[in-house]
Amino acid sequence: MTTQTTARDRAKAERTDALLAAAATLFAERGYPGVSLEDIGSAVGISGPAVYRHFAGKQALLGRVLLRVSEGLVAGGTAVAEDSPDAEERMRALIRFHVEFALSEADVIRVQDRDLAHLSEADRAEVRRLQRTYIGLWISALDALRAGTPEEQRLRVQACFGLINSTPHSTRASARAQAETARVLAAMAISALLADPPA
Amino acid sequence: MTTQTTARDRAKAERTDALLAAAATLFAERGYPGVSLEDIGSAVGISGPAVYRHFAGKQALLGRVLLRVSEGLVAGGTAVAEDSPDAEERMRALIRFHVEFALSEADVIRVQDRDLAHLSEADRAEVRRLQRTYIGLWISALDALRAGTPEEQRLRVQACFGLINSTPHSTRASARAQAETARVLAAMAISALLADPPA
DNA sequence: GATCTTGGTTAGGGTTCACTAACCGAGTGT
DNA sequence: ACACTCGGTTAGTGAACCCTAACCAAGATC
Repeated sequence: MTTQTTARDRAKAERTDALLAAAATLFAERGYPGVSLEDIGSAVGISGPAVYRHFAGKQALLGRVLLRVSEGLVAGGTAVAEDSPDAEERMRALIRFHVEFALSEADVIRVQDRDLAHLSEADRAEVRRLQRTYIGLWISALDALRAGTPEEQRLRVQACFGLINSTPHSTRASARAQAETARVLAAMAISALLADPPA
Repeated sequence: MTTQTTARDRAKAERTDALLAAAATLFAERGYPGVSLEDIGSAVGISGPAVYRHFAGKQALLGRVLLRVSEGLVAGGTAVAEDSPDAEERMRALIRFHVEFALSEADVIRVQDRDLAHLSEADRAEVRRLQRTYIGLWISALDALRAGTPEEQRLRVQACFGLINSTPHSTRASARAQAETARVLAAMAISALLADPPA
């Protein structure tokens, strides 16, 4: 059954995507409560209440933004991890994947660890579940490279996320410099993850 | 001239401090726009508009919170750096200082990289100036340990801040575990800062 | 002890904002 | 052609919130 798509359907899908992108950018810049529906609508050329033709409300919009990024991380991370049988290469591949993600989707990354609290109860639970899954991928990979208590492995992985996710806070680098930035961050990340425990 | 302090003065100073502390906590939890003056006032037992007896307004409160933390970092970092003539020890001392700061003042750290945009123009400029000064301390220390372009050194330092500042995002560790957390973070930080550049 | 200062109170003004209501005109299906 | 769907519009409602106004009582000053 090929889904019948009319011109209207396509136009609506495009607009919905545009709204999601605009919302992500605006949320990243000013934070969820600092953005009005009028702002989001006018960013894509429609005005205020028209957003309700696409989303149930402001909170639902935030939910779609954050669920999409969480699902993307889990899907991408899982694929990357499955493609790499070698333990160290798997860890490095996860790092490269996350660095790439953080550099290309800096605004969504920023929203995720800034406005999680403004999600609905249900969405927040789901996002957290996905985040746990994603962290689990990293912890598994790290367990294959060094021993440590679960708490320490988790601490290391989360600190590593902080390291990589710091790029949204830095000034946006030029496209040319991004490749170099990615390599430096990846080198720092693997080094930090495997750093000798203090004597 | 010993400043004459009456009972009223002392009570006011205490209340002002309490307001700053409550505001920092609330801002950290819900973000600047998500907190009302009524929330802040009632957190210290007074109600809404009474806050104006202590601060010119909501934005001024945020300003005091962020200026205080920025000044604290610069003062502490400068003192620590001056106390350590040896290059590597100076770097490690800065790391220990910042880790300690991040663990003990997690909420303020969180506000600083979350609600900077909500400051007044003047306060934001001053906070940024202080932040540049603080980063400069780190870059100087790093320059003494490894060579690199200014851009790369800055990138490394900011990624290192992201690593250390990730702790507010993690679940609060028990007091007993904090010492161990601090040691792991410090080990990760120095390792990341000095990580071999990618081949 | 009278006067002034000051940190608190409640009431209210003005604005912003999420969301609803009512309507409209173009695309869709028969 | 014609009824219908639907994504858009503007107007409006109710709530939240920053801040001001007016007042009050206790502490400070003389």
